[in-house]
Amino acid sequence: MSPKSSSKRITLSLIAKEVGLSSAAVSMALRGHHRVSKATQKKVAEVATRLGYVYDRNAARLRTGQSNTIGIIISDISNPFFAELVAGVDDIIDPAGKISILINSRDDQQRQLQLLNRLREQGVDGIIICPAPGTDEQLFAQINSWGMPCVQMLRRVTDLYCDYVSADYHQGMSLLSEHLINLGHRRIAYIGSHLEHSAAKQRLSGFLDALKKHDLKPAAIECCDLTRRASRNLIKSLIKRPEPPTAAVCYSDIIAFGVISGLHDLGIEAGRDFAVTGFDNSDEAQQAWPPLTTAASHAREIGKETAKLLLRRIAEPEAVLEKTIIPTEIIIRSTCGFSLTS
Amino acid sequence: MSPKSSSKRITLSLIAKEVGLSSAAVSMALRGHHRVSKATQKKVAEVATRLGYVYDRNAARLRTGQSNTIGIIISDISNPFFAELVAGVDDIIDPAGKISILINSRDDQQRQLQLLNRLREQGVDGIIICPAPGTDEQLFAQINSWGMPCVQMLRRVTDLYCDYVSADYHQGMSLLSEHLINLGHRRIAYIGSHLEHSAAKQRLSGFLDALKKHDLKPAAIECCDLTRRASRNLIKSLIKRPEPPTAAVCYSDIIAFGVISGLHDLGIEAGRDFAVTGFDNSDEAQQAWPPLTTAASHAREIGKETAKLLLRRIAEPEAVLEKTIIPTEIIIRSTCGFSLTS
DNA sequence: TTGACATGCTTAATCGTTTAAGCATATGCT
DNA sequence: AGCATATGCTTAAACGATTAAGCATGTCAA
Repeated sequence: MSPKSSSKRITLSLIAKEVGLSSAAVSMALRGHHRVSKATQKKVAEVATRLGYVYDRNAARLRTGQSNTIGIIISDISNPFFAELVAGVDDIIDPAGKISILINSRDDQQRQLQLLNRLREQGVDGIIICPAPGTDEQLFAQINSWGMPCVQMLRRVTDLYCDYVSADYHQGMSLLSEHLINLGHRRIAYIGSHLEHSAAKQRLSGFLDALKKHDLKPAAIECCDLTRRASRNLIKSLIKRPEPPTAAVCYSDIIAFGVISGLHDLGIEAGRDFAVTGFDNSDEAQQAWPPLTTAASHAREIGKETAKLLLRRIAEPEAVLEKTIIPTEIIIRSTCGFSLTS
Repeated sequence: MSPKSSSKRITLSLIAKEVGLSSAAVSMALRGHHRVSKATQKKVAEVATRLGYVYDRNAARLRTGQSNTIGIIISDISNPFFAELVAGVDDIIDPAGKISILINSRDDQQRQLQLLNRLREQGVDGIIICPAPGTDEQLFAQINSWGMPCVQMLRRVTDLYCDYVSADYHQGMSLLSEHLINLGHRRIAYIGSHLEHSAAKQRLSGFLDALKKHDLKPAAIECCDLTRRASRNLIKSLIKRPEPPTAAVCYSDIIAFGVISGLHDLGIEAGRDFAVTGFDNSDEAQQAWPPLTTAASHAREIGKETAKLLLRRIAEPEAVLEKTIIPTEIIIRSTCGFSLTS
């Protein structure tokens, strides 16, 4: 099929032999070095494509130390939110000529460490990491000591050793809680995850701070797995309590959907009999019925900012540490669309 | 922080100098070559960790030709279905000591070709590709001529040049359509994507074949973008026609959810007044209200099988071409939960 | 004792690229 | 003419690992 089917790899020296130059000249010609004549450049380019030359990035990296590759460690690729983040990272690094190696830590610290080493062996130029729960500052001190550029995404473990990009979870949750309070709700429950990482803590504190501001106490603070099934069951038990809540602030859209399902099972309709808020503004939140009141956390934007920060750190390893917090905005739809006081 | 913070990379020769051996001996020692004494192996290992040695895979690859890296080209990382696929691939290649480079083709053929070359430059051991719409057989002939192991995933372009793994879309759609027919439906619409790739064609033909078997004609065959919004609008115009359909077979769960929303807007309830089926059995399908009748396409399983096939082809490049079709199974929930004839 | 073979290493080449240093030749300037 | 500088290349040495070939020893059998 191909013009040259000899299984040997075409190298610079082969081209050099063909054109009658040194391999160094060919290397410079292909990269458009100004000390190589235009005529030679053209000739070399022609021969290169004729022979089917393929640039060997690894050989180049060995010499230059630049791999044009970055590593991304996240907890779960199959989570659409993370997928969107990764897409955002890609938006930035792709035009920069880099590609990403994406790995799943499965939120397991030991695996996370293995993967980190694997990436180091691979020679990536930098790493974006969403740290597994329980990760401590020492890990970042270590990464630092390796001289490996690194950015924390979504979950903050250290302020000392590593840049950080995230959504403003505290603000988003505050705004949503205030919204409910303004609608007249006084018994508001929080349904979230265990406080495994900063992203979880920030959400809860956003909720609590908003309540405190209005001298309210939470009707409940409940934790469950981040699945529809779990929250669907959870809400049912909450409703059966004496003095049940009239509203629920949920950790994520997914949790909110579970809650809405659970309420539905009990004949309670979200937005009519009970108020529910989500978090993330997933595609589903916009189109589902009833449309979900939630906070947009702009995953793609977070991915982009993280990538930008990483590129900066790769370029200037000694730059001052930066923290980028992407504001959230609440989006009011139907799931708390009634006022208790009116 | 680290014991050695000198920015120089620790190499085999450095260790060799420290232990008083040749770098060749160190290399063999670290890999447990049988011609190196256990005592030496232990000593070398100790010194290596003491100095903070990091294996350089790229240098090794340059010599051996094996990068232990594979490339995955998909159309959209942010699509949860693809994310799940990738997770499946990971399940298999990770224990095999390989890692994946994941790239977004954005369903753009030109970009796809660029990325393919980028992966070749990167020196990946093999490629998994979900071909962009319009990709033709020539591309795979070319990949073949490069000697690059490759597997097509989900979308079949060639039977001649490349292994193939997919779900049995035809069967799934057939079963769903038959289900509707058995419930007494006679005016069934198909709502799908444009016939850009085999996965789309197979679904439609599954639908058509089931109808033909019962001497029925489709009430409509409509194409729209694969978004909730698009199908939500589409169904409204369909319903307004004279002799509107009583059921809709949808390309995916996402499309089905849009249809259900659109029906809801018109006061029509899926599962009571109209039948709807989805495809994929996404997490949402299980928990949404009403629970969606759909076909499970087992994304994770497809990912796993694809990875296995790729590993096989890397090991035996000349092995006979293989085609793995993962059966689908239909899952009957509530969205067509009534019989017209009863 | 001798040959055969195993053991435990070393030497040196190699993978494909980049780059510092050097070397002619040409060109411009005074 | 004489000097400086630009142009267009070459040479040779890296980068860090692997591996074929070779070379001392040691051991065992006959």
